[in-house]
Amino acid sequence: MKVLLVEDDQFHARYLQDALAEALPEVTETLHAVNGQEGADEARAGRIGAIVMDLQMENHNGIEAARTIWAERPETRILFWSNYSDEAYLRGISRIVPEESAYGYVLKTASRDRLKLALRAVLIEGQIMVDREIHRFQRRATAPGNALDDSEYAVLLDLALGLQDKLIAERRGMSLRTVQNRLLSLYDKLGVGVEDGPGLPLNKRVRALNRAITTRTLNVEMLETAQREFDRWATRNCNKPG
Amino acid sequence: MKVLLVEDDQFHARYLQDALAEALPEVTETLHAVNGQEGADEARAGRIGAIVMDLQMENHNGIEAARTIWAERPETRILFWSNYSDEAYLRGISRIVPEESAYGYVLKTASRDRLKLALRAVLIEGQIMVDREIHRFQRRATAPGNALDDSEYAVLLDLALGLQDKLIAERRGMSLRTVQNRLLSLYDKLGVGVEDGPGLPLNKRVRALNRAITTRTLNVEMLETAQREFDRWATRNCNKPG
DNA sequence: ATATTTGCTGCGGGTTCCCGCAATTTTGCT
DNA sequence: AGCAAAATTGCGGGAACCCGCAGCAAATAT
Repeated sequence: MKVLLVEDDQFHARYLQDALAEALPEVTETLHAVNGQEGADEARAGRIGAIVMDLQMENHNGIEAARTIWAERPETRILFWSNYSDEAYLRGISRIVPEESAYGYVLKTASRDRLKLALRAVLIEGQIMVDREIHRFQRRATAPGNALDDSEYAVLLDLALGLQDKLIAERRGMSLRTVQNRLLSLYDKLGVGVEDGPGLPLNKRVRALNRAITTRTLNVEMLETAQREFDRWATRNCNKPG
Repeated sequence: MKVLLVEDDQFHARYLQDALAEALPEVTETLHAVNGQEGADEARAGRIGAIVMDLQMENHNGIEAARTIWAERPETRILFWSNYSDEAYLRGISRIVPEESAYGYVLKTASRDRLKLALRAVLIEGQIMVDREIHRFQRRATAPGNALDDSEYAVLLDLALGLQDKLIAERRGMSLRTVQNRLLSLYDKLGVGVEDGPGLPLNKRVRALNRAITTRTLNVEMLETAQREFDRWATRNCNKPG
């Protein structure tokens, strides 16, 4: 049996390798990759069925890599192993897990025994195993009242880039007033306008981005990704103002 | 000779401990701390003169800890050892390094040999040693035309929290128009309004926060710190709207 | 001492933003 | 099909924002 480790930190990779060797003697070959891009390539080339993946990586983060891999081979078992309980990443995960796959989520602060348990449960037994700490996040993120639906999320990204209402409306094919309604519910769900008592008026737009960042709904990489996507859209539609 | 290691990641702490033992046989005792708060306490209690410190930590990050330590004993030698070339942290460092101290900055991706070299150079020889990668950031951050002076930086923090012009003026003791002038130069230095060609108007306020985040001028912890400081200021001045 | 630069301030206009109101369309359910 | 709830859209006004213009004071240069 072959296992692929995708992890850019050398110390963590070493530790992972050791734990894997201890916990899963049936593993005959262990491959390494240092970013999501490499990871996806290795998985494709080596026909890997079991992967342990870090989330926070330079080139192509764990979510993007997992999406690529699962698109090609949905039955691939992936154990995510990450330092941070980053809600931003979690939002991504729960959307792309295929029905037929097994996956798991373990924090790097977990004990060696728990890691070994998760390795066996997910990669060998094909179970689902999520750290309880993470599960709390996931539930809060998907709880009614807090969950951002897709269109709200799209508007949040545009807002975060600094687009103004008219541009968002144009890009997303909505009317101006609808965009503003989305913003309204965004403000509500992000808790903007709650903390500012009388005499403390806040700029809701900036506040929304601030809240999205501090609650880990967005992070730097997602901003950069969104920027690239917007730039593509903008160049494609730049013949319009002519 | 005693050395204090401040590092919240167990693997990195282990590696650091090993490298330290190899490189500096004259070290007789090694202490550990897992966050900045503990680190500062240990340094005070143990009269430590040499410290290796991670920057990104939960409780009290490396910058805050270093500020505390240097305030009490400015001659303390500190080698910063961090995963990220975070401009946000660097801005903090260059401001608080005392004249009489030695310090250094090494990336965690550096080779073991380079780490050992830095350990000796900074902690034993009392030299200044900065990773070249980091130095580029530092220079760009302090280059004329990019450097944010203190008052601009203060206004940036307030903007990032979502305060509107009038509140910023009140808090910082400036006139409304002056605040707006600061914002103008902020927009300029952050490159807001450059990328948006005709037909692509952007919300400058949000865009400024976006740029500050993506260029690593600000990060999540600094936002949280600024929020706490603002909250204190707000409660202290909450008798004003009466 | 005079001239120039730099920073702070008020004023005013054009624009965007926030949001309540009401009309219309879509959605969901029986 | 029929009805109610929810979502979408237009309108309008008050507030905040961006910024050019101009006056003033302090610092610096000539």
